[in-house]
Amino acid sequence: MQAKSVKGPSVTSVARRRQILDAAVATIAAEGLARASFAAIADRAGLSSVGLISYHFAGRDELIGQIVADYYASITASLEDRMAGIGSPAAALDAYINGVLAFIGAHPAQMKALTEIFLQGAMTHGRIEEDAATGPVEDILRAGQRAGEFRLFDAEIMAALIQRAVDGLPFLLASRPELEPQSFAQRYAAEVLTTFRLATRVEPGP
Amino acid sequence: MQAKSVKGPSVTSVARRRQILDAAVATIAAEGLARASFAAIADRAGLSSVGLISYHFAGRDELIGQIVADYYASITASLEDRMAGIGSPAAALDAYINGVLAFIGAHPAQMKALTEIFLQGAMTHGRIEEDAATGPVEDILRAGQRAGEFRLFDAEIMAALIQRAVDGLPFLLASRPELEPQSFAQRYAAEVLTTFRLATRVEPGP
Amino acid sequence: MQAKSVKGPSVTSVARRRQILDAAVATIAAEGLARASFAAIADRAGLSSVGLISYHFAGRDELIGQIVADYYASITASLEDRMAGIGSPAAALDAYINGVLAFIGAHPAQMKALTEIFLQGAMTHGRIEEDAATGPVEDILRAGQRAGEFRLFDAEIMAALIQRAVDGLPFLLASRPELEPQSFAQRYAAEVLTTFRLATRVEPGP
Amino acid sequence: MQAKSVKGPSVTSVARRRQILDAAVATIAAEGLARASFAAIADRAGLSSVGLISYHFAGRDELIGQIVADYYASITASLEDRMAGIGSPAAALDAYINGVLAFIGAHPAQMKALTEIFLQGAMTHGRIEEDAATGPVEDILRAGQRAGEFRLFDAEIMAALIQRAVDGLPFLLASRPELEPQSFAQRYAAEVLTTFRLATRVEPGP
DNA sequence: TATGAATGAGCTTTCATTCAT
DNA sequence: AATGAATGAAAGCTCATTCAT
Repeated sequence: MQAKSVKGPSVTSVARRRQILDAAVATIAAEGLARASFAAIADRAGLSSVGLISYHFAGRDELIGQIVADYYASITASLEDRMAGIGSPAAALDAYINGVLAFIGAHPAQMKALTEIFLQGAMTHGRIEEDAATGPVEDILRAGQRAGEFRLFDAEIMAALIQRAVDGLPFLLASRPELEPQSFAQRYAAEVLTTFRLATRVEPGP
Repeated sequence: MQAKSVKGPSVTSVARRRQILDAAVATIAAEGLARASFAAIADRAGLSSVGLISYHFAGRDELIGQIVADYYASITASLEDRMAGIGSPAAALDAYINGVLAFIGAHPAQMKALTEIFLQGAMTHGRIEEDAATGPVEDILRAGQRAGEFRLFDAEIMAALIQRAVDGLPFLLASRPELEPQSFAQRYAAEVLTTFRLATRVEPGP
Repeated sequence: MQAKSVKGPSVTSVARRRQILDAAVATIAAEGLARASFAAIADRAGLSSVGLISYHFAGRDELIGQIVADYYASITASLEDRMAGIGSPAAALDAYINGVLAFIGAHPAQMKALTEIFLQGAMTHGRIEEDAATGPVEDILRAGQRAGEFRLFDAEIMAALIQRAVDGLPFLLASRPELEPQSFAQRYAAEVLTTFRLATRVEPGP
Repeated sequence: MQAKSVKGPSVTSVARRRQILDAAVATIAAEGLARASFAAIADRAGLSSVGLISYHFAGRDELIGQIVADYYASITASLEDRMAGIGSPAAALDAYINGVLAFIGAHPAQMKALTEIFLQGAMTHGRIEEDAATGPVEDILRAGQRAGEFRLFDAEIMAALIQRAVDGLPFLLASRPELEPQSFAQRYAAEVLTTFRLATRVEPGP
């Protein structure tokens, strides 16, 4: 059996798509989604023609969708490492919050781009993607409630609150360019951790 | 004293601007900021010409800016009523959260539109507006810390978390059209209240 | 017989037209013909509505045409005074050149406006107006040739050259804002006079 | 040495720009600068879209500017041939006048377009271009004065008069469509030559 | 007469896509 | 695969004019 007989996208094509996606992320992060026209992206990527983007992507939607997919792939991979072998839901929630915020602190541009995309998309089309984001958190929360570690809040809403808190970091970073992303992410993570520990844990006995 | 001698905008003009603003809010809420062109707004408002919008507003920026200004005016008026005569910072925070969420539940379309505008602006231009939004909350939090009602968290970050939580309602509503806004807003408010009570209050003694 | 029974334009209307015409001249002189929209003219005139211009003038063409007509009326009146009682064509030509250039030096804004209008109109529509301008000069030249005072050049072309020379003053003034119009007009007039004296007079005998 | 390695604009692009420029000149000459919209130019050029003009020119200013630049390049080349090897200022002035008028007679449409552009620009913006036009003439005149060939007129004003005389040909041609440009240009040139010979030469002795 | 709101055609520019090479 | 030229739709804005009051 020869794996080679099934031809996928060529190496060149993959590299070109990567180059375009990186330029798109940088453009969206720097100038906003609305101003990230194919022309602006091609400029930043040093492409000779905007047609090249149309050639490699079926349209704007595919390009944007791929950025989102890349993000999920990256953060999932990052989280999988951090959350491997964690038993208790309480610890899992801590690891999740720390993991996401560390990732965001490490990839501020990607996050700025993604937040723009995500919000616009969520608002415009009522996307399902949000479930993809809040789903894992909700699972952790419900598990914690079953295990008696968490109090009996509305898991869906609490998941949304946690996700909103976590996703809020890029905005603070965006509105405070003078801050150093990495270290501010740590301070931010500490506050979020404490906040949601206090908000989710069962009341300590007397 | 002749109040009449100073002429303000005419009744007709005010009504037309109102009509255009309402159509703009509805269009942004329904189709997203990016697709809310003058043509789309004029269509929804039943205007004969896009030029009419240009006639009443200096440009897209003024139109959008007026939507934001209207929102701030409305929510400020609404909050002033609710927060009048409240003494303790803890009660003030509760009133603020309840007030904003009640307002959002009552004006979901306006909020969807505003959130799109605000986020895009915040991301793209690093606006000062965010301070206008988080400022009051931060003040309440610091007052509570001085009064010993709140523990010693980072007030700026906590204010951002609260604001993010509160502003998140429109997104949940947007992604769940099957929910009844008013009543879901109440459930959401209850969870947010509890969450941030737990997160901000000083630890209960033994 | 009552002159009053035939109603002409009202006093108010005449004054309003005058006001609009003056503002139009000032606007054209200051911003150029292309930028002298009704809105710009109404602004300068302090009018409440651009519609007022449409009300008093059948259209842009009538407004512009009236500016031209006013100019011809003014300069004709001015020249009639200066040229009254002049016998010889040579003296008449001198008086004409001096008269026009004095008028231009005294009304630089009106001339700038008019030159813009005239040239654009002449180029675009091949207007007859030019004949109205060169006609009198041509008449003087032919009379001078008949009287033996002028040599036998092509009167039509020479008239055009004189007219071009005379009309050139506003351009020099426009390109040299640092010059004082009145006094430069005198220096300019002196050169033009000498130039066309030399160019038109019969050769002096030995 | 590889001349090929430095890529300039493509053949196609140059040809398309040429086509657009020619259509623009024709449109301006026929309908006036104000009515020479991109739509009108595209129509005349048989283009499928006005966007094509925007694609090849950065904007209206670049398009107009290129027409002016083309004219200067053309007439400079034409004059260089005619004035090569001419020694005396008097002969140089004759060659200049003859050269410019011959050029104008040969390219009446280009000149009509250019005069519109130039005058509008000169009036509106007080351009420096005029110096570019009168500069060479002024140099010739001063040289002639130093050489004792010309009398002591104001060289700047005389240069302006000569330039105005020369530039006046297109207007006469425009107002007299029945004339044959080439031959009328010759008659006109003869009169201008004589006029400024008489106006500039030192007085013949007794 | 005067006002200011309304109208629709026009403007240049930008956009994503398509196409021939 | 890549290029750059071409396409036509859409954008926001300005314009002169019309109209009801």
